[in-house]
Amino acid sequence: MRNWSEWQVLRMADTPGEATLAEILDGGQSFRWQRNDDGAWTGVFGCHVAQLRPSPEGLAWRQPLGKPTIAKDLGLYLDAAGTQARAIDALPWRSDPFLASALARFPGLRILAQQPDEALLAFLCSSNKQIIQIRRMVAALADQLGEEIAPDFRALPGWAKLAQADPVTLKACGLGYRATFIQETARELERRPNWAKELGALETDALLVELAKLPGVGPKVAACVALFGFGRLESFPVDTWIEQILVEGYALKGWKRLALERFGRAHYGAAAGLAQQFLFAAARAQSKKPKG
DNA sequence: GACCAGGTGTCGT
DNA sequence: ACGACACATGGT
Repeated sequence: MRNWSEWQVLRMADTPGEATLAEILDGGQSFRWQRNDDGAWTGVFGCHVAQLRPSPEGLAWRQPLGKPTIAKDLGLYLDAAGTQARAIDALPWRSDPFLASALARFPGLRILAQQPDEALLAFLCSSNKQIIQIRRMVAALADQLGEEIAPDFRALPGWAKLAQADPVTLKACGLGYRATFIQETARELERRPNWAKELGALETDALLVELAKLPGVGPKVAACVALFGFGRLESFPVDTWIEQILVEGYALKGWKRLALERFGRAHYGAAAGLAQQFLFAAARAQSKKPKG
């Protein structure tokens, strides 16, 4: 049995409830969290391991014993300061009932502040795959190639490790044709240890262009990496879910993805990516079939 | 067995 | 610029 610290409470401006917490941790932005039998969540972000669970006082958390406290990193990762809550209020929900409905459905939903490398690797796996399969690929990459950061927990492998990885090992991670993309991107970024800092200095549009130059990164993956890995809340990824819900909600039948991306950024504004996450959650919740 | 999945790259017009 | 198709793998 693992040794964990005592539960502590993370003070948050707006504490997410159980359903919203599930959507934050298992809603297709990070792929490294798992729900335990007791309802708590166990996950890895960067080189940190944590468990989370809702509590009356706020969000409870703990970490493996024997490490410096991750309280500050966890607070940043979860936006405990509530920066996004203010950005959400600035969305055009007052004049957009469709958006307002999605916002009301997941109070406290937020974008996790993932590291650029983590977001890029995960979304390189994401193309043409279901979320559960992406989670398996990412877990396999950590298991096969990642450094152990606590007993039974491994970080994601760095680009150098991925670049030199045996193709057989990558194949065993269930990556399919994405293995080539990942290795080609890894070989490029291995030579650019400061890539995230350099790209982070760019305006969002330039950042998207640079990201899309990497093998296996197109407009959608680039938008996800900008949003989830670089904290660009205006970035607006358009995937099958968003395409469908925008066409439905705003009568945009026939619009292509690039046009929908421009629509989203224009309509929702500076926090379009946040709006996107609410719409994504609403779309998925709507399509979930009642179990019978 | 067919169809689809938080798409991308390539090759036609 | 736009549309059609292949791509590996597994099943919310």
